Amino acid sequence: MRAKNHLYTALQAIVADLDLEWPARTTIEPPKEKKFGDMAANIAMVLAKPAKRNPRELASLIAEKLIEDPMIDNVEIAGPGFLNITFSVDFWRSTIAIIEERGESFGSIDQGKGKKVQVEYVSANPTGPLHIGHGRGAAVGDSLARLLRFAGYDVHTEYYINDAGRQMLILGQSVLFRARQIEGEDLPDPEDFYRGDYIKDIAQEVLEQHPDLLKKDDALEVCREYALNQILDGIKTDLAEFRVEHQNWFSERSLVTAGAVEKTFNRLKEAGLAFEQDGALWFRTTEFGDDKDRVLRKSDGSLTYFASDIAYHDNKYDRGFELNVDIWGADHHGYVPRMRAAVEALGKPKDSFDVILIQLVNLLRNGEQIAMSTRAGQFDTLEEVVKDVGCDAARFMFLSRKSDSHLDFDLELVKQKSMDNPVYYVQYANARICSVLRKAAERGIAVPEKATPEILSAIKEASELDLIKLLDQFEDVVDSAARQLAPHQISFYVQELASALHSFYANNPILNAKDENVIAARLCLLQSVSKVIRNGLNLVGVEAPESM
RNA sequence: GCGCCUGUAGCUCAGCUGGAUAGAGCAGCCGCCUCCUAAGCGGCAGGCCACAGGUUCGACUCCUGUCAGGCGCACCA
Repeated sequence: MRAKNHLYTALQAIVADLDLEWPARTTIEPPKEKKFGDMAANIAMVLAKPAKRNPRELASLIAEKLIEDPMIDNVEIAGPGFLNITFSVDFWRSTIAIIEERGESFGSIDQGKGKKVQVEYVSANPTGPLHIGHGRGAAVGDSLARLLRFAGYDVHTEYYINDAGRQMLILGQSVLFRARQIEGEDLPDPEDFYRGDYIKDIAQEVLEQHPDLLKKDDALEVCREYALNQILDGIKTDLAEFRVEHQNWFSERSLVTAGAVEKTFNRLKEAGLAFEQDGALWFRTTEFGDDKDRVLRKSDGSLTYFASDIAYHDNKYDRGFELNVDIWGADHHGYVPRMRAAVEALGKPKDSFDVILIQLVNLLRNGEQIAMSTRAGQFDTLEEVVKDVGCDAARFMFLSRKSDSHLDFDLELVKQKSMDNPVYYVQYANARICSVLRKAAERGIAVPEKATPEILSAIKEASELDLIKLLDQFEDVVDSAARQLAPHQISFYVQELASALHSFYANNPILNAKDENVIAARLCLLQSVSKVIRNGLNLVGVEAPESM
């Protein structure tokens, strides 16, 4: 980032000097090949047309000025007019001192400028334990929240509890039904009930607490409330085990009782966007590009899920969130256009609402698919999976793929402590560094307190500089990942860095180096690498053990 | 029928708002531990970026169409 920023400022000054406008399509990025230098800029090419000049000619003009910069060692013009820039060794050396100084906060940026963002995720109906699909959403949501915080946003996380609808009723009925069976009533299994073992457990517990349950008038309500609380507690525990935390748990019921839904209806009516027809209340979402209008209040007087969802989002805006990110299962994608329509109807900017769709997780064991269905009661719960493969491995797996692609989650593969499993590869890189530091202490080799310019002056080899250049890119990755709401980019970066470290480690002696100045400098370098790996892993919520 | 997502090496996937010779891991083959952790490193091989057009200095990336897979199209949640 520092290299990129440095070039940006330098180039902007030069362009202004030439009396030209800064072209929006300028890119400054590390080139694929080392022979093209540390950074490549396409500025001369994108500037050529508006300036009505030959790109290579412009390039040499810019190069002449750029080379005067003391931080820049070399500028070359290549191909159709690329500027290939090489920074001085001193410029790179100082990166280590910067990382050391910034520590935990190295990599954090001010992209968000304190913008208030809400990330709402998981929000699974509290009708049963979380399964692995929820786990993916949980990992992505949690990591996204960490990432956005790191990128300078004021992030609030929330779980929306659908505790008001029909599903809750069915849940209560399911528990009551099991309770009756336990009490000896001979009943056939109904079709659309929840029938997992957890329902029986809950029924058993309710009966223990209320021996006279079946005689109560409010037996159904008792069952429903008890089940809701039990299941919600279970969900909270499972999430905590998965290192996922929501700052706020928002109840749908609280919305309904507070009259928020009616308030939202009125807003829509006033805007002429809600109308009565066939005894139902409709929302004219077609005004905003939806393919049909949607019902808010059914003709039987009950509310649709959509209605309370609009009210919920209205409420988010009332709480001052400038950006609302929802993380949904991809099977809800048809719901996105109408929700966008609702946001627009409420008079909020289009880009203040975003949805990340999480594609299906295919749970496999040794390549064979395991079926999942909450209703049928045969599923692998998140709890089981986390216990089985470990939190780190599970999280890293979920975050090693962009969220809109399908994910094969093979329990055996994720469990393997081998090269098939990138999470260990990354953790091992850090553990190796820690090991070297331990070894240094054993051998009585002093690890420098501070990476001073004198110590760093021993850094001169390409292998060392390459590592540093990669460290400098961490902030760029954070920037890009946050902008695109794509935490998986962090996983990939951290793997790349681990790979560079392993390679460096294998090919360069550290404690065994001949020169003690080199040893000191390399120890500083390794500490920086370790710091960046840890900061990166922290963003995906994976631990960095000191030994493995 | 309409809409959304996906299609990149044998397998699992990256590829940032279009940039130089398309990358990684695994699997395969060949090497590397008297030395800081071999959960590692180096090398070889592997590609019509689903297909066909278009846009431009330049396309895996953008547009159109076709094909294939997944998902969704309720006064369900």
